[in-house]
Amino acid sequence: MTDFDPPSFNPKDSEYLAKLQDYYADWKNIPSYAKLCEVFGIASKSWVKAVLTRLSVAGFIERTPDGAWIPTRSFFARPLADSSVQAGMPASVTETQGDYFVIDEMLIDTPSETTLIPIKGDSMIDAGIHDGDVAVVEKRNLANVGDIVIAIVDNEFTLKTLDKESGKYILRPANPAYPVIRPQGTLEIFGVLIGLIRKYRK
Amino acid sequence: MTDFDPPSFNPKDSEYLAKLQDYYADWKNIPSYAKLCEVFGIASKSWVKAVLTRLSVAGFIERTPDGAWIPTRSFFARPLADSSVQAGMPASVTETQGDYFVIDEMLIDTPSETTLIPIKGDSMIDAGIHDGDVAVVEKRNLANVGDIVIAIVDNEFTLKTLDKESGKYILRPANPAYPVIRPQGTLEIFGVLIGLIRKYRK
DNA sequence: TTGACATAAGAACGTTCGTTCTGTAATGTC
DNA sequence: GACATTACAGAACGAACGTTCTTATGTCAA
Repeated sequence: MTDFDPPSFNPKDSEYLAKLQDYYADWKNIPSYAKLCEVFGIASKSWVKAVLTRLSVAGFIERTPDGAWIPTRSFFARPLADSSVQAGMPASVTETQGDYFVIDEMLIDTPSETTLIPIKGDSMIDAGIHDGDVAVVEKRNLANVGDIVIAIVDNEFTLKTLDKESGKYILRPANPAYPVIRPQGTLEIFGVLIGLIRKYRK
Repeated sequence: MTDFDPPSFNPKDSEYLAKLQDYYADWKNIPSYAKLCEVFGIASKSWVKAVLTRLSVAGFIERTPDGAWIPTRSFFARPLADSSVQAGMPASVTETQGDYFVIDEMLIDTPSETTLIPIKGDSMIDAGIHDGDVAVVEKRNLANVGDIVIAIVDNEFTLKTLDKESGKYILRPANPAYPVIRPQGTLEIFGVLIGLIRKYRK
């Protein structure tokens, strides 16, 4: 037989995929077949290989020229629940609908121009930006009025809304307790806020 | 001799590190010693091992309990040498992660149990959660008072703070314009909010 | 109740891997 | 010019690895 059926991806395999994803989140590599027996709760290496082959056909992993298994982009995709799934939601069961997203790709367009900056203080709290949040900033020195920018004032980063007042640029906080910053001379813009990340403590 | 000098990180090693980083960027794994001979341009496996040992002492890589080499955080660190960096820059920015899945890794511990849910409405606006934000939710039905949870009320997802009132669980919005939800019967919890993502339109 | 199929278990085997040990050439040092 | 040090090369070896093949078990349909 020169041709054969490509093994298909079945529900059981998504269980194995889940275990592999969790393992990878911990250790950042795909271990040997022997170790994967443990991870999957399986006793035979040959079956592990069959599973991995199916996962690769499904596009979640692939092999290097040396034969090492590595994750693909879709390995890191997370389900984005469709907002219209409310009706008849079967509780904790799998949500079949909706798209998959890679969070980093969602937020970052140009990795080389993007940086993450932790936010200190509550000067932008009315914009929903809290102390401890992480700003996703695209580095460039051009911004529009209304953009939230990272500016450099007195050799310090500050996150404020860019505005214009009688022809001059000003930095407006989103908290009445803070003053508007009216820089004399030029205003140096480090970057523009393009995203926000918040992590709730466990 | 029971004790010995820990091998030190020398300039030559940063060359090896660079090559390893390049290889990793391509293949997302650290290959065998034999392959690393090629990568490093070295002919002996024993020397490769010596190099890797030094890199791990320097904190760029480490080993799993199984002995597999994996990169650490600082493996991905990227100097922010170019552009407009100035003295007095907060230390946090001098270390920007590379083009890997940084944010994903930050927010997600258990990929298989994590799902993304877009947020509608402003019922949690005082908690800095806005309409259009994306909630990172870990699916489980146990939560503590004070957690922000995704609950299922009337067949709809709702995001509220879990609280207790005279012995019964209630769902508290973070917006005075919305009522506290006092479910009759049991309260069904879909998951717990562990992170938040916001994307500002370009 | 038979057969087909999916889901594994398990043995066998040649290859590759990591480790250790020894050897060697170049370089610095006194 | 003797000698230690550094920076590798290379061989040896047992353990681990990936692959293939054969066998067993459970499920479902005919």
